[in-house]
Amino acid sequence: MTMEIICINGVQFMLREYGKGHKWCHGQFKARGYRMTLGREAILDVLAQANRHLSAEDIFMKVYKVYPNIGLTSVYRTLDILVNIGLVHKFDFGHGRARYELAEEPKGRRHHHHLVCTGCSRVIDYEDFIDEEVALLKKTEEALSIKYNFTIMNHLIQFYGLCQICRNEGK
Amino acid sequence: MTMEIICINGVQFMLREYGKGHKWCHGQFKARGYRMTLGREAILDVLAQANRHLSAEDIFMKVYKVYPNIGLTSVYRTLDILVNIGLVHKFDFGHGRARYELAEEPKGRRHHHHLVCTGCSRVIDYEDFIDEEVALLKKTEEALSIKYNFTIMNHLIQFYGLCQICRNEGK
DNA sequence: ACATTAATTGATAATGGTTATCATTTACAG
DNA sequence: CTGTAAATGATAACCATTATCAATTAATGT
Ligand SMILES: [Mn+2]
Ligand SMILES: [Mn+2]
Ligand SMILES: [Zn+2]
Ligand SMILES: [Zn+2]
Repeated sequence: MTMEIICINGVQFMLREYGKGHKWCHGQFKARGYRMTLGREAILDVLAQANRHLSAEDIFMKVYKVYPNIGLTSVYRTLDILVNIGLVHKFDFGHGRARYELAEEPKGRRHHHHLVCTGCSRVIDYEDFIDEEVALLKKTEEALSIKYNFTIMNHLIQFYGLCQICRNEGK
Repeated sequence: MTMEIICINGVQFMLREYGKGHKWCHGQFKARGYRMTLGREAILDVLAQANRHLSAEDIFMKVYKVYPNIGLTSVYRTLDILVNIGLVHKFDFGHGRARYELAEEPKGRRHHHHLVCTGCSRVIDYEDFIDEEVALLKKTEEALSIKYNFTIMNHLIQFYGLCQICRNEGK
């Protein structure tokens, strides 16, 4: 429980297995005046390596394995910060809990939208927009901005339906 | 507390002040095998006359005024049914509680999307650019259906930003 | 009108994700 | 190394939504 052992082990382990590929996130984080801690670093690592949309508890459990000192509260707090900064996107897919995902980076993951299966709750990312989709989106945003005097910061676009598996099962 | 008085008063009052303009909803409701009760009728009335997006408690309070027997549980249950039937849309605007809105009817309200102000939580309906938007949406949906073998049933499109008032206040 | 019966109801308690508290620990500028 | 504000985690509280269940009621047939 002393920070020593876990800290030493944690740091060394992290420096090897983690702490890669999100220097940019670190920069953004500290640039905003936030302190970088082991917990926060681990959370960023988990998010960076996630291939699905994680809940706060998902993240907590993954972080716990490498950093047992972590508390669920800190996960929520860190996610809150990350969402406010814009480094992480928070989604509600109707599963009763929020899901988080690393936001697009300069030369990292691209912006995308979601297909949500109402049968099995799976979520599919898609970013292969038709060029037209982007064009109309921009056009719509501009028109709306003017008509409603509304400054659009971002958008949420989700399609609900049934994935192949669920459709075959007749759910 | 006896059903008599409230029932009689309620019915008469409702027949005058309410119970208009949503015969279609009633039909849909009963056609699905659900029974029409005073509470459910009052809920439909409140939804039909709402000019904003109501929470379950909003609805409860409005119904309570004309039908004090109503229970919050029944509001939730009825809304659940209405959402499942497709007569009502349930939204999460990030306010911590679900918001409900009567769905589009054959010759009633039109389908629309939302502008959500992150400053004051106001929500603006817009259906202006829907035609063009819908055309491309359909196109996008078709492309996605094929590529991901995903049957799209409906979509959620929201734009987040700042309304005029909040922008001026520098929130 | 009346009896029958399954649907519906509302009071109440429980659930569960998220937040607030607060004493303790820690990152980091000086 | 020190001082100090930021960050943490254990814990309790919050609060929207659900589950439970006995009582009521709408609808159907007589
Ligand atoms: Mn995604
Ligand atoms: Mn609306
Ligand atoms: Zn599915
Ligand atoms: Zn506003």
